[in-house]
Amino acid sequence: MHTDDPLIAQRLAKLELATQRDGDPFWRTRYDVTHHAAEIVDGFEALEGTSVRLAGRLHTLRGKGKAAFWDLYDQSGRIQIFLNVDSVGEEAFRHLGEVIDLGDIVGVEGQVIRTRMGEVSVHASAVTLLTKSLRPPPLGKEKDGETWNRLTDIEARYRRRYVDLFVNRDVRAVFEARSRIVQSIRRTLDERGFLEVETPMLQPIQGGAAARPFITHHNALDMELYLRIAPELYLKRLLVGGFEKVYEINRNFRNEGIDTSHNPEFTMLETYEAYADYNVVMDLTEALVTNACLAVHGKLQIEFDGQEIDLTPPWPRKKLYDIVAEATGQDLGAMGGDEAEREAAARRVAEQIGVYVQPSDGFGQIVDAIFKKYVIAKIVQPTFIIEYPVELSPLAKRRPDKPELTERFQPIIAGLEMGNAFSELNNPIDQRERFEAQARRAQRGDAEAMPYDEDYVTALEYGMPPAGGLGVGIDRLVMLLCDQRSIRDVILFPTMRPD
RNA sequence: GCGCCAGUAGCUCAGUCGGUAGAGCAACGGACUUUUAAUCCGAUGGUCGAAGGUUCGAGUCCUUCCUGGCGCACCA
Repeated sequence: MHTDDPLIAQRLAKLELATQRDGDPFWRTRYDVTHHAAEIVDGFEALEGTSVRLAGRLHTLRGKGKAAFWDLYDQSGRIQIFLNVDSVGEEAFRHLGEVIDLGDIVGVEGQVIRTRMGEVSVHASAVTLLTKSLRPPPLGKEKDGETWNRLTDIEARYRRRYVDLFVNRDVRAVFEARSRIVQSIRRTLDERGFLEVETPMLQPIQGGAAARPFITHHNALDMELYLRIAPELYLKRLLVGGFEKVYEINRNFRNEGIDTSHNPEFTMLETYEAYADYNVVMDLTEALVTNACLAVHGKLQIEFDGQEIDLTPPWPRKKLYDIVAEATGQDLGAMGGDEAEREAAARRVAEQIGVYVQPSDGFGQIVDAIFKKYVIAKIVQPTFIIEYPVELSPLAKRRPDKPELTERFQPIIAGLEMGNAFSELNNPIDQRERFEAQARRAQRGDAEAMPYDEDYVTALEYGMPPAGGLGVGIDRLVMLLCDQRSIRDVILFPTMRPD
């Protein structure tokens, strides 16, 4: 405790004063609450004159000699507490004045009234100090939605999210919405007969996505384990096991850079449905996103970063090569020639429009790079991008009519990649070849090539039903639905360097 | 990893040409029994992100480093 800090020392002195009169507030264990602030404000007509008990943090103290007005916030919101010497007694009133600070947590018992100025209030007859706040809260001031001197320093807000949450109510609102979104997703899937499961976060072979993993070590087994980059291969093993509809909502970990749309740990929804193809999954995606939006907004028209977005289904479906051709004026999909010629042509287009590509990138990766860096930001309204080249999609099923393409799609909204989905490759012979192609890419220097998972191929050899799978980045969905430009604003404790 | 920007009182911010740091709010003392950014009077509060350097003198100029934001690269 920094007793050398005068502001903390003052508060410790007040704690001592409070303890002398009423006992140490930190020994109190219980305060029975009858109402929350919003219930009293909203239900004033019925509650006027009745006695209530509520508890919360003090955000404003307005003293006026022998009367005082406090703003008390609980989880539901704000209510004014009115107290004067007549309601609590002269001695108690003076004592409270000496002991109570901004940020203290108190229990209040009193009558529901409306003040002369017309504000619904609780006229306190008893105030109990439940927790002494020993640090000055950076609450600032507020009037008509305008705020002054409130904590805004972005670093301090992330590092001390607990302060951010009680100081900035709109931050709370984002996380309340996040909870409703996840709830809605579970409801949508449960109603359709999906089973929620949990699969390993610690994996001996990382798989299911192209990304660099975090590596950790298990002492007793004396072996390296990877924090999962995706649950995909385990969930599909469950289809082999006979579950027909499964999903998991959980954390993935990817050892990559941090920016406004990437956090090293992030939350992913993955669903797998036997006997469904990617068309069925597109319908499911629309249902998941629109239900979540309705749960938060009650309508399907939202604003993101100043753009009007309408989520009303059905969302248009556009082929990857077509939309890249539209944006660049060069139809790479229609290009003939062998692999090397196609790759060289794609490389030229990338160079023309200023998209950087790795020397190790093949044709598919270059097209993907052009799409991600040049095209995707231009897609504002919800759109399914479909038909990805097979070399980009080592776990996706080929189109029967065009085997160099897969039955894969990505939902794009407001320039954000909201997910990834495909008809699942269930042919163990083809899967083995795809893993081998990935291994060749790893040799070529691609740190994100997918490692060979022999047991997964074994599982497919027993037989996995045809199935459609979906992955949705929950954090990005929350960003979209809550109009937040940074993933850090939808993650309670984003990854930061230590102070 | 590269570039740009930022870090000054508990909070929000000023700080000119290099001359020994200022405001508002909070906190502190006082007045005030229906206020609401309450008001009024008074007196406080600083390792200027860190370390070096230039200079008679550095919040200010230079170097390195730390932390964060944004953009690029990588990625979902």
